[in-house]
Amino acid sequence: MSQTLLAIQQACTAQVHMDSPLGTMLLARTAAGLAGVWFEGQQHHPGQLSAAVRPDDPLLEDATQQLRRYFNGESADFSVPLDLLGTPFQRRVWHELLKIGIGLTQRYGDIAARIGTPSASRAVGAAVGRNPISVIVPCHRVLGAGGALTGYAGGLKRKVALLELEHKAWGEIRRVRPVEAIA
Amino acid sequence: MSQTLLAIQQACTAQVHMDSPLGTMLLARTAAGLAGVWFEGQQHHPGQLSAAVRPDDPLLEDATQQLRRYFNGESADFSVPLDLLGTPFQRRVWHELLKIGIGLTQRYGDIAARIGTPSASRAVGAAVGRNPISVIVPCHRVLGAGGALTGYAGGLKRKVALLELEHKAWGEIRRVRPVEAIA
DNA sequence: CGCGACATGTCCGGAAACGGCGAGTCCTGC
DNA sequence: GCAGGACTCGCCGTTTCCGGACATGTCGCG
Repeated sequence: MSQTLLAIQQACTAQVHMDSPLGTMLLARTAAGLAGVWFEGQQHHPGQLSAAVRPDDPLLEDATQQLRRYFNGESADFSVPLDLLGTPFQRRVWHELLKIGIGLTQRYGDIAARIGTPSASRAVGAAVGRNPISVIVPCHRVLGAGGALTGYAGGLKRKVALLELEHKAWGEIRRVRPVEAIA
Repeated sequence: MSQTLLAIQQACTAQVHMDSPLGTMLLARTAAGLAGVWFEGQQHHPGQLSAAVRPDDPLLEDATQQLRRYFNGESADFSVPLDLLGTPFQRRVWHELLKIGIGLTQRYGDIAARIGTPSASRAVGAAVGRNPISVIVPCHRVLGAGGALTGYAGGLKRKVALLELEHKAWGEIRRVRPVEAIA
């Protein structure tokens, strides 16, 4: 069991399942906020949580509701407090993901540059792959330098589906202006 | 940082300090129960906990009170729920320690036999040494086969002091009947 | 272009080391 | 004789260490 997954297992206080067009999802929270959203059967799934099943938890209820609206193409605003459990490096990466707007994509290398370690693009890939909060932390919006999909913990099919959904519902997918153009 | 210490650090929700004749002690609890009692400066001390300092926590208050009465020789009854965080093997060892009555001692090898792994006395030594709940889980009552003190995370001086205290307050120290005499 | 080399943080598996032991041997010193 | 110390060796769960593998991208070299 990976270090970060273990931490999540121990810290979570409540969990909930929900159905989505891409399969059943598991949501879990800690005292501080939403800590995980996983597709059933995806990589790095925490497995069985010992946390109590609480469909009435307000935070989890909000998250579920917002995910439903997202999948319906109604709204991509997620306003739930997040508790990103991971190493400092992973947290920097995941925070950076949150800045990628809806319908935009970015390259692994750009993220590496933005968090101050331009040569760590490969490490970024590893961190992105372990994002515990699927969909809300939009790791599906990261592509390879050549535009290749390269991978998704929930399977490439889901990655494509999410991007297509965002395309159809919120318009053209365009790439975030690369770092060098900003600086 | 060792695996189990890390788990304790993360799981603890409240901590408290208390003075004792053998030095300052740190007490910490999880949601489930008392998780740690350490002497300042002892081996395997968890260091700085992020848990909140809560002198008003009922469970920690009880534990402090009971420890005080123990050090005064008034009572060695500890009735606080414990949350023993460790590997399965360690938990078996620690649970076994709890069965050693006040004023009794036992050998490492006996404990190994009692938990079903007669040849693991050395591993038992390692586990005893990492007992997170000093005094209450009486790891100080374990001696070598020859009666040697052999070691104590808080220093041999404290081990001697605890045994002497129990001797003076509750009578002659005798060894638990060895396994072979029971079976 | 195509290919190889390298940089980077983290996880994973296997291998080796490390103890709060204990039993057995051998060798002292009385 | 015999008690007791020093030394050796097997025991076993845990920790530590090391070598690859990755959801990559850039650079240099033919």
